[in-house]
Amino acid sequence: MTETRVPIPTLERLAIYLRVLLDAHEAGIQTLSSQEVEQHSGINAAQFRKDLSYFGEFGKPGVGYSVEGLIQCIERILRLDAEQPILLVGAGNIGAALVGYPNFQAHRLRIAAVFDNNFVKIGRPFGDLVIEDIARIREINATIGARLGIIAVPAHAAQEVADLLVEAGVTGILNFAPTILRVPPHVHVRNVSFLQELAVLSYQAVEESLCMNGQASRGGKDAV
Amino acid sequence: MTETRVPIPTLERLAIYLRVLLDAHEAGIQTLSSQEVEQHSGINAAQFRKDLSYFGEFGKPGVGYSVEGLIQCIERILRLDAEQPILLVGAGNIGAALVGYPNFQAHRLRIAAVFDNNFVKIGRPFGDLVIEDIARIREINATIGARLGIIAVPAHAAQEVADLLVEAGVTGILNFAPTILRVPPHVHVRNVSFLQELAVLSYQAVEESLCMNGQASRGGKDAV
DNA sequence: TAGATTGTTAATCGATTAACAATC
DNA sequence: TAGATTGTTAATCGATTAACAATC
Repeated sequence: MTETRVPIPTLERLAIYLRVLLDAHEAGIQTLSSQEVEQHSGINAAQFRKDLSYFGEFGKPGVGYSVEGLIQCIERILRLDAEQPILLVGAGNIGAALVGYPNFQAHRLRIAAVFDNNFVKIGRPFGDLVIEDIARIREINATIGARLGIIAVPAHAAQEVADLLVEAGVTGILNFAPTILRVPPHVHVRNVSFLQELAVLSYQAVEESLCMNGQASRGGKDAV
Repeated sequence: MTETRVPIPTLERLAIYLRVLLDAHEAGIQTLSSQEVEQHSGINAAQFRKDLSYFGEFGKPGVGYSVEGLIQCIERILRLDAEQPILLVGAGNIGAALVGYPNFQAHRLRIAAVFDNNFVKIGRPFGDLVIEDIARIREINATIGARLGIIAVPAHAAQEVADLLVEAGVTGILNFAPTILRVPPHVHVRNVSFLQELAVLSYQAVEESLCMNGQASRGGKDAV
């Protein structure tokens, strides 16, 4: 173990396991085997065990995993065991959906401040918060100390916002704008692109109707 | 080539290339080499060429790729060359963000109908549309013929909605609800989970502050 | 104890990247 | 023609899965 970097797919699955475990907990289940986790998550039992092995030993041979115990362990791994403040930039439709998202609370993720550059919006209420001037982000985060930020602004403003977030001390950015952000190496970015998701589905869904009866487009020099 | 299944990462990158190409087109650039695409996308030039090779030959050795030509080819591959209708289920915050999303139009993705089960909402306007009764989804899609659907309802209702979408003829589902959907094998699902994204960033961002000075949690039997 | 299930190693699988002959 | 860049093959890399000794 010692010096292995944890694969990103492992981290992504950890969040899935957590959801399965929380559901099981809700249902009053005390113990789960890796096999049972596979049934509920669709993720291979060996994969599940391997994923956990990056962080330690959490199960009992012959018995399985304590649901409650493992929930706590995964929450600790993902730093969801303490309140995690988040800066949201962009008080538009997506921003509104995020501050109104009920599931964050259960995971101790809290949008601690909302920023915009539109002076018509600044000062207005937004969910439980008041929209702040983006110019004050550094100053405000000196108090909050958030390490996570969300970019929910139009593409043309996204890079500038990313720079401001980094300056304010953020090291993890969730980016909803369709742009590739340039950030320093210590900053992590994850992109959410509705367009990309739908584009992939568009290919797959139509592919399906065609029943893969041949080539997807054939291309050839004619195309260029 | 002939019988290779296209890897999903390839499809995801295709959408990224398309964005880079559209930006280049906007900027009046006529031709791009794979090396230049790497500069703009961060994706390895060989990867780019390999990805395209699943679909045909689109470049000229010694020259590169026609921006306009390749845009058309990728749009055709992803079925974004003709208007693609989409059914949206759930007229809440996320639904509102989606119908108001300005970038769909540019990709010929069109939310063609919105559904909800809340009789207070049914009949009300929602963007350019009117909220329809979810009970009528099959009937309404008989006219629209959409193959793509979006689930933007609470987790407890998501599976039921998925069943209805499938029944209505949808073969690609974008799921915003934090649940694992069970669908027939011919139906493709992609999940968007804000929680998952933030959980991964939460780990990475804090990991970063700790500078990976040791083990992530050590675990051990004590934990279970 | 016998049965079950873990954590981990080794084998498999698939995706990424480097290298290069073909070609504009 | 010489220089540049493609499409593709082969090498590398990393992630997934099967198998099994250790152990509750």
